[in-house]
This record gives sequence, C-alpha cells and structure tokens, in this order.
Amino acid sequence: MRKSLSTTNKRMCKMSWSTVLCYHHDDPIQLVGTLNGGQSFRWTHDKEKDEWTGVFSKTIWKLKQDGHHLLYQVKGSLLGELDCSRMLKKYFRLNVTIKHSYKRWSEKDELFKTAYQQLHGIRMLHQEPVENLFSFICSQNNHISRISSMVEKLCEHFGEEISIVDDVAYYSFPEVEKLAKPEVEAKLRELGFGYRAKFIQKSAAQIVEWGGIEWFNSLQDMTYKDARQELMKLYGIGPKVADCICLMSLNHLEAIPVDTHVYQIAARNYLPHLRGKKNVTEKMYMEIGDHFRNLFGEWAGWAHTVLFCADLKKLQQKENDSEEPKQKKKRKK
DNA sequence: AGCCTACCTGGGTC
DNA sequence: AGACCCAGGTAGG
Repeated sequence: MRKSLSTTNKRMCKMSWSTVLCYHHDDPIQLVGTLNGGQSFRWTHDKEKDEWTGVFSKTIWKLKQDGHHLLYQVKGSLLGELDCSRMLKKYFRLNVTIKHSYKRWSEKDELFKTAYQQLHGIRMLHQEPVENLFSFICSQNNHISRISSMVEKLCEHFGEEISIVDDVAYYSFPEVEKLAKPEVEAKLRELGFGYRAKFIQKSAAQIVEWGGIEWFNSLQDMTYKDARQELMKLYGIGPKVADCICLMSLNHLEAIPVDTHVYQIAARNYLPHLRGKKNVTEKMYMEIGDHFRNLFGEWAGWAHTVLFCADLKKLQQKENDSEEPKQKKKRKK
C-alpha cells in the first residue's frame, strides 16, 4: 500500500504539475513573502509565468499557485526515492494550521494586526540545518543580494550538479564534510567571502567532529536554550545566527533572531528605552527576545517573521516610491 | 559582565 | 571619479 503510493508520487513528480495542497481563502500561502522574505536565499521568481524555482533536499523544484492550490514540479534530483508531497509538506509546515495563531496575535498586538493585514500567508519554513547555518553565516553584516550570490557560490563550488533546467545548472547545497576541508578557507577567500571564509570552514570542521548531521538531530531534541548554547560554541556563530538556526531548521519556534531590523521594530514600538543605542548588547538582545516571547507565546518566532517581512516590505516600498520622481535609474549604454 | 572595534566585500549615494 | 556609508553580526580586546 505504502509502496504503490510512493511510486505514484514518483511518477507524478516527473510528469507535470501536481497539487500538494488546497487551502482555504482565509488561510492562504503567500510565496513572495515566504520564499523571498529572507528565510531562504535559493528561490527565484519568474514574474512572467509567476513560477518559483529553487533547490532543497538535493532536488530542483518548481512551484506555482493556481486558485487555492499550491502546485509543484520536480525538475531533477540526486535522491533515489522521492516522496515529493511529504517533502513539501514538511518544508512549508503544512501540517500546521496557523490562522488561529494569526488571529490571536492580531487581537493581542496592534502592530502585528497591521502587518498581517498587509501581508497574509507568510509561512515559517522548515529548512535543512546545514544550508540554513552556512547561509546565515554569509548573512552577517551583508546585503541580501550578496548573500544570495555567496550561497550560490557555495553550491557551485562545493555542491553537486543536479541538472540543467532552462539552460541553468542547479546544484545541491554542499555536505558539511565538504566545507570542513582545510583548503576551503583559502578557496572561499578567493571567491570573495571575506572574513566569513574562516567561519565557514572552521565551524564545518567542528560540526563534523561532533557528529555531523547526527549532531544537528540531537539539537532538535534539546530545549531551545540548550540548542542555542550548543550552536554558539561554533566559531562564527553568535546569538543572532544561532537563533536563526533554532527557529528555521531545528523546530524551536520560540527563538527570536534579533538583527538590526528587529531591534528597530522593538525600540520603535515596544521598548522605547532602547532607542538610539549604537549596537545591541547581549542584555538588550535577551530583553527584546523575551518581550516577543511574552507577547506572542511559544510560537513567537513565527510572529516575529511576519513583523520582519512587513518591515522589509515597507523598506522596499519606500525605495520604489523614492525611485519614481527621479526617474534617473535607467542607465545609458 | 558590558562596551568597543576591526573585519571582507560590493552596491549605493553624494 | 572617488571617497564615503552601510548591510539581517561576531570574535577578541
């Protein structure tokens, strides 16, 4: 019974668009905010076709929405056996119905209510810890555009080619063992990773030494605080990135990554005494995190992600607005 | 414990 | 053109 089901899935994966989910209009999924909202850096949007292409689990995916359906296609994979539907359900946490939490958070907090009104359907992804960790090492003190290009470089140089789709080669995210090799640091320097080169190679070596993927699995079974503390033993992982990993790939949804944006949000709206500080100290960091946890409860990290996305969106809109009157953006020659 | 600063790089601004 | 400035931080002082 199981077998025939997975065979069916496998066949369906290869052929054409398949449905992974039908959702209700009051509990939608918004792919722009979810896939381009700074959780993952590997998804691209074809605006003409309104299709998304990306890689996770050594597999190339195309996604699109049609009415109230989330549709997918697999364009190649290094995995022998695929249960596409199960993989996507896990990735998007489709076993979770979030609308009740959204309602509760809106009732509790005006800022959340406003954010949510502008921005329905953000989902907290459940990513793979290895990709998540090294992507967010790249993210420190960096722009999203450069983060994305660095992540792609990691894949091109240390991952495996999966397949070529529309003349573009897609690569898997490298195994942690590959990144742990001593020569990796120099190579990454050469590729323009700057000081992050050392962080990547050294933390990879530590992870391998401590058990690789098994070590990550053990972090899921720990409490949030213990997992966070373990992660921060890695060279190049501080409080912020540790919280990103806890939240995005270790199922600790009370983690609140406090970056400059979240600090701004907190100081502006909730904790006025923190305004005008030069940088976020450990103490302030904990205070901000605790504030959100008290406000939103055990899934505070998901609520935080919605606030974060709303803030990003506002920034983008501001840029677009200020762009219009000038109209000098077109470059000549 | 808490505050300060150097750190790679590239894209944007003036 | 060329100096800034800044970006989803962190280690080391």
